[in-house]
Amino acid sequence: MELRPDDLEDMCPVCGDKVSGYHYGLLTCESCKGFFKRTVQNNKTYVCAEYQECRIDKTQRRRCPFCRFQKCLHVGMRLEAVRADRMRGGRNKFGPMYKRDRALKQQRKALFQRGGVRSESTPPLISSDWALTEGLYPVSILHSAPLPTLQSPFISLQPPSLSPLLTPISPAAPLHHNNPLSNWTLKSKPPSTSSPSSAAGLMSDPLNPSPCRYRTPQLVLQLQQEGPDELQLQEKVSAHFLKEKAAGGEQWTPTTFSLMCIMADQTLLHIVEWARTSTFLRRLRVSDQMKLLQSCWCNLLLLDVVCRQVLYGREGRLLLVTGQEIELSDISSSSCPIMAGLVLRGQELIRRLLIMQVDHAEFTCIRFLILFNPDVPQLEDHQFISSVQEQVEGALLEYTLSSPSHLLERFSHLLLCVSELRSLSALTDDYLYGKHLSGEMHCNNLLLEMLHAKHDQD
DNA sequence: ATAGCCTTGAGC
DNA sequence: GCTCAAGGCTAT
Repeated sequence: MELRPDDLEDMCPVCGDKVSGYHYGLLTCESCKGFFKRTVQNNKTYVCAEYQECRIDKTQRRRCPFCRFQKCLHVGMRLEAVRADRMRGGRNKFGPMYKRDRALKQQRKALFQRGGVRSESTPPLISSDWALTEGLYPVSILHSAPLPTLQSPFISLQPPSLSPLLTPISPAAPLHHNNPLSNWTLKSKPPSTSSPSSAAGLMSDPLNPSPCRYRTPQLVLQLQQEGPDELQLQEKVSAHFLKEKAAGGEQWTPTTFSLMCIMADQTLLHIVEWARTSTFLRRLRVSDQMKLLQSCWCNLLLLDVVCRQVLYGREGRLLLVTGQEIELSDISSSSCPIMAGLVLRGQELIRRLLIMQVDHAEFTCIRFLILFNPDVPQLEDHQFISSVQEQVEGALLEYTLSSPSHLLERFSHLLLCVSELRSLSALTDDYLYGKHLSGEMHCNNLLLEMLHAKHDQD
């Protein structure tokens, strides 16, 4: 029996109590709001007397502040919404997000009232017919950005380039620095991460908690904090499409392929931005940053797609970065054998990851394992890159072993999935380059630059 | 320390 | 001027 959305919406995702409004990033009850505020403002450190997996509900929430705070973080409460200067009143940067979230909930409610839950009847999104998929399923602010209807001519993009993106490099920050968590959790026991849907700012389902992991290594937690921010990405891409639409007229009918390219390109920009600001990559000189990114961009792009499907997607559909969905069968049937093969293998990979219930923390580690690839030729700071690889691998191993099943196999299965991803990425790369050579990618963008960087070396 | 209620103030 | 999410206050 599935819950209606509104049943969940007026329940605090931390303890299940009555929601009193948006607090620190999402709808919570008054008590969890206060608890979160006290904890962050006073740099509190808690210790769990049990196994860091205490159940948090309305009656027991006082019993273990450690687990309660972990849950606050897991469901997506934002540390940065607690003001350092304690200024009262006014609004913060989450305002627009709250507004959109409200609008989406309103929309969903209306759908339910009409009895028109369209989970089985979402029209296929093909070619220029990009319907507004208002009935999108995920119970999440992640998918709340308004979706543009695209009919606009494809105006030429500013050609973004990798090197200017990387050059304004900030001074190398020592590890465990600039992290809102680092001041005060280092002393406490390593907190846990559980639901795959939580760490990215999603609402967790308090009635149906996902499998609980615990003893999340500090490093993993820190990497998770660094993003990339899905919500921001979705907003960015949606805004980009709106801009395109506004700039153009009614004549342009983009193909599905060109729309995908734009999405890939925008996602790539976001990935580069994420990498650029990550504590680890910042410590490298720009030349190494470029080598790493040029070697793995396609892996990261695919990982982004795969991760989205595993954490939030639905079977048989491709959940796009904008929150829209495409029937996979539509892609397969309308594309060449290479693409259809890629889709099949991708589906199989996603199926495996779904069965394993790979969560956000693990995807985060994988992202870093892919980025910090010591096998990239001619790295200047090879030693540091190797050490990051080792540290992250160690943290991932520790994390997988701390899961209730604590199977060593899980770790090796994950690594197998990574190598499958790499192989898929190589095929995708070739496929795209072929498309480019045959003149089918008529946009000048980061995607193209990355394609060139790789193939010009070969 | 908790949690319900109160005050504040930027942005609409 | 109103809204509503911040921080503050205080009985428990």
